[in-house]
Amino acid sequence: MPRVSRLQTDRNRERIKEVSARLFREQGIKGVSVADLMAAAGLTHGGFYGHFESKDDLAAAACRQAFEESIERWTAQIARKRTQKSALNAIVEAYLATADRDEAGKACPTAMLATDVARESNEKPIRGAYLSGVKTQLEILTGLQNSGDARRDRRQAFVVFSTMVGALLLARATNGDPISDDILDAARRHIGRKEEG
Amino acid sequence: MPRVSRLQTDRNRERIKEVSARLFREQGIKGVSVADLMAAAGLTHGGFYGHFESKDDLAAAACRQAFEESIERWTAQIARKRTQKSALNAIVEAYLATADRDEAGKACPTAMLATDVARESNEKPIRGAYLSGVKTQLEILTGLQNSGDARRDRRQAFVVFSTMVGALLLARATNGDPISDDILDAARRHIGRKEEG
DNA sequence: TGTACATCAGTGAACGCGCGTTCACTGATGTAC
DNA sequence: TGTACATCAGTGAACGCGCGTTCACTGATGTAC
Repeated sequence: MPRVSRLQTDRNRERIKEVSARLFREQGIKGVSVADLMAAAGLTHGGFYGHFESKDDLAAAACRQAFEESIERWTAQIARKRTQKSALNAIVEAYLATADRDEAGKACPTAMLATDVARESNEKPIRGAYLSGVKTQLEILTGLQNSGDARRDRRQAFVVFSTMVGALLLARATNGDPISDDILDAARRHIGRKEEG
Repeated sequence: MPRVSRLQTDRNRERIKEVSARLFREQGIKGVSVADLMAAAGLTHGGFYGHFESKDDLAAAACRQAFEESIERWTAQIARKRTQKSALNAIVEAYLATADRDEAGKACPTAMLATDVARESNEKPIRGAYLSGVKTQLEILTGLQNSGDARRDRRQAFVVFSTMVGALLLARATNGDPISDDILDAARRHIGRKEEG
């Protein structure tokens, strides 16, 4: 069965990145083995090193993949709305929907990978990929503020994003208890209200 | 050398819990082995199962230990202040100090263990320990709000805590880049300002 | 208070297992004519 | 367009290693007299 067409090879590599972007967010980098990932992509583990140098290398690629998907969704939501306010609201609503709490594999990589990345040493390639993704998201959120003062916009965006990330992670960690929904509700209400007033 | 006095046995168990509470927060539950933990407590790994049923059992005990330490610090800070506002400010300042970002082992377990707990199955004992700790912290923060409306106080506390947790985790994950400090600063300013206005 | 002995906290070797990574092999793909 | 062969993507067994957990053993502690 081996030796597959170049097109299929490329598809396989993309598939490995996609399943990794999902499974790393769900179970953590240490929570999924190379064999698990390859099996999820429909392959055997031996071929892994034909696509990536190491698991760390894949972790960085999967992180970039996750941010690409996530940021694409943000920009699509912004394109669909007429005002900054309504765009920010749409992003926040989707971010703090119970669906994202319950489907970690599709949720925001900034939140889902924050602790994994923080625990990796500074030399690991995932750190750069993560930092770059977070900065892009913060720039987008800053662009949706309109205080008239650029530095103030940036600070407001940082606070809004901190609240979003914190609420999503708290809701995930307390999932199964009613307080989990209460946390999401409180954050959604707070950010929404602020943007209207 | 074996067979140690009962007092020493109790001290050893406490020491295992303390180093675990620190190392689990720093490196994650999967990031530290039983042998690592026992060595950090000055013991060999074989004796572990005389103290705990399993690593999961220890994880729950270490989680309780971390919350005890953390909550004790909060109540001490509250006792030192005269007003709710100044008490909340003191807690937030300490929470978002760069020291806590750089010393994960001493920082808030709600933030440091959130992702680890979220990834554990619902049957694992750490989930109950974590939930109980978060709820206590949220009750304390609710008690420091004073809108006059109990439900509103609760929602405000949830939002403040989400912002604190999110900012600390984002700052940890971006540590090494100037944006890390900016995130902490923005959150500190925001919560401080709100409490004064 | 002192002696004789049962208890049991800690040791370190060992267990089966899964990890990240390597490698000889295979046979369909891609290429040269 | 058809044939001959070199390439190389994927396979699956194997590597050394560290994991969580078990267990026979040891000798100081705790207890009974």
